[in-house]
Amino acid sequence: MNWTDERVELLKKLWSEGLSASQIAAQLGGVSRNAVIGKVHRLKLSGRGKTSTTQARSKKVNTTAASTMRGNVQSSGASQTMVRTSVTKSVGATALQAEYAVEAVARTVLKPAADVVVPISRRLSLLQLSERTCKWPVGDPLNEDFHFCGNESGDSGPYCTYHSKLAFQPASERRRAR
DNA sequence: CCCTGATTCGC
DNA sequence: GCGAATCAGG
Repeated sequence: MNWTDERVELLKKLWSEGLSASQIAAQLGGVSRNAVIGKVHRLKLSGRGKTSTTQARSKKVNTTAASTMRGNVQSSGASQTMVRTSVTKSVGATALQAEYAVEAVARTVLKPAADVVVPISRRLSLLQLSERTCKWPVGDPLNEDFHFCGNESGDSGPYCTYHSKLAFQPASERRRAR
């Protein structure tokens, strides 16, 4: 793969948004994180701008959680709604964590399944999966937003504890998994 | 062990 | 210019 204008543009964009080199490499495909880092340096983009107080952003969510939710309802029998913060993607190494911050809002429509813990997906791309990351697919493979759960899977299998349960459940009993 | 970016240096 | 190998660090 060579650095076409298009790929360079995407690189610049993602880098400025705070994604790590490995994640950008996964997005671009065909290149290693080292290649990305090398390119970033050659382009002299190393210093990602910001001096922002990145961290503080992910915590002001719960207040308006209900209104900003865009997450998804899920989990068998459970009646929880996951709210993914729509934190503005931006600068800083911690932006990603903020982006993935999740807020659980308790709701009771049906009987809550006390033992069901809704996982916080790390939303890894295919190339980011490793031996111990949950490989539960989320979304449409043909869609840009397609990703994998990515949570800790342990040595026991390909899925995290939560998705392991779903994986071995009759499809008819599954609800939306993410 | 997982991950991060930075640097070096042969190609 | 490119990126694998390596380094230093969390």
